[in-house]
Amino acid sequence: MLQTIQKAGELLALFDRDHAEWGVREVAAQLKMAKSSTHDLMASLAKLGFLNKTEENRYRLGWRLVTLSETLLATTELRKEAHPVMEDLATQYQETIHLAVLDDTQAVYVDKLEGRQAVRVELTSLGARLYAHCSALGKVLLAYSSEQEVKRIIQIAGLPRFTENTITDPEELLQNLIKIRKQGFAYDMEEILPDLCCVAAPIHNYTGQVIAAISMSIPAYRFKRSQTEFREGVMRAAKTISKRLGYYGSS
Amino acid sequence: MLQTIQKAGELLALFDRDHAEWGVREVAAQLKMAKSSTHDLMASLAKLGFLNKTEENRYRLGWRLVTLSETLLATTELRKEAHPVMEDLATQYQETIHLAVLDDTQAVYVDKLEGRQAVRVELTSLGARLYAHCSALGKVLLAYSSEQEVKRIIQIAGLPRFTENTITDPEELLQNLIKIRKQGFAYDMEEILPDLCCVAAPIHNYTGQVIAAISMSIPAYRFKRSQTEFREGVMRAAKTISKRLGYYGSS
DNA sequence: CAGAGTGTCCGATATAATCGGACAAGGCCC
DNA sequence: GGGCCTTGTCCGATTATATCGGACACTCTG
Repeated sequence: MLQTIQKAGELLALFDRDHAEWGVREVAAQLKMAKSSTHDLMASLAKLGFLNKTEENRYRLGWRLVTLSETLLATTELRKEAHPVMEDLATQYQETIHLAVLDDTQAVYVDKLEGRQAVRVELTSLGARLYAHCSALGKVLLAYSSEQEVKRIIQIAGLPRFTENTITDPEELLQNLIKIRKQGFAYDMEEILPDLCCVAAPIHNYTGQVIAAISMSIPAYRFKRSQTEFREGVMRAAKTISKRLGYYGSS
Repeated sequence: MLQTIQKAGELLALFDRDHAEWGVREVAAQLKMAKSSTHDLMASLAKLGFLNKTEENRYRLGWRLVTLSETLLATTELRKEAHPVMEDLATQYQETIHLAVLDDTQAVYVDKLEGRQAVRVELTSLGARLYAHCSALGKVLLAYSSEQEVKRIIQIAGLPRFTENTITDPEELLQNLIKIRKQGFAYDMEEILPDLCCVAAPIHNYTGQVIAAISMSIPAYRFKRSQTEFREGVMRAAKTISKRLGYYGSS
């Protein structure tokens, strides 16, 4: 691991919705580096477009990140194949649809379509990350990972509690994942937010591997009314996308 | 400039729509580095999420770029203030609206709304970059930059020709920019693509500085029919956004 | 089964990131 | 307005670190 790159990674990690702007000194303090080294690092990142220097000599994230992000999304065929299917699903149910992949220990939203109902679920945006153990998407992605990978993720990320329904016992989670794999879908019954339910299903590529998951998010009162129908819609969509990606597995 | 960061920048620049996947050796050849050093660099970037290692040990861009990009967009108040105004404009004219900032030598799309007419303009996506000298957005952004900055940009990026209307003479461009600044808007009369016209206007922030530009893209036949109306719409929108950002300048 | 291709790992060397300090510029209070 | 505090930037010596060539394991191909 190159230390300079590591430092750059830590530096970029400082930027979030609540801390959009940083000065050299603040970063130096946070990263426990000399102010001069920090300046070298930040100036370099700014020159390359990863950071943006304001008039007051403070720093924000740079537009090159947007360009790179768009390149990634444009070249991910998963997204290209999934999007029209997601649109069909959104049209049919008028609920919020998400597409996610597993990245390190968490699920990352890769695409999203918002429902148009009056009461709708709207929490997250593209690129947002979710704990895997308490989201339907995350649990599906875990269910198709190796047991040692799941254990590694639990080890690193833990199983923090968000609601009274969150699964916090490793053994219970592992049992749950086996069931999900057998069924081919996962529920999130208010495990991350009260009043929010989701159902997710796995997307396979041409090698048969599960590379992503698709989900529908629905307010609890609406979800419990027609759970089976939502589930079948999501599973049908997941299978359609898998086929488009060259998967010819079961059914 | 830290060399390691510089190398990381060059490496990430290799990834585009036509080259979404790279192996260690290919990158080493391209960057004229030893394969082992290249491996160290790529492995580090991958560990931090900036690259994604495929099963076949090749590398793609990593999802963390999407997360960072979203953070940037979410924390840019320009975008927050501009979006609703862009929506109004899109509703009224049903044409494609762009929001862009100047990044280094080029204009970068920061937000976009697509028109819903049958024949519409659809070339670019969020984060895409445009030469400044041949787009309405770019010319507006240049017009409010210092002359030395404009000269620097011409020096580095050049004035490549795309259509017979493209301005390729530095002196002519500089004269054009003075006029644009005086008028408060810029046209792109098929200077980058035949049959595509645009009109753009500057967005000021609370310090009076021009920090962005907004544009409307219209097929040439439609544009020439009601040029003045399109122009006034865009200029009105630009002024509304500027006011929202705290600008109390002229009119 | 041999060969050429790949990515990965290792240890010595020389380069490059680091640090402390000095400087300049801006804001603020008395 | 002058002094004081803060900020970011620059510089040169030192030490830590990225670099390189080579060896290895692996996969695919002929």
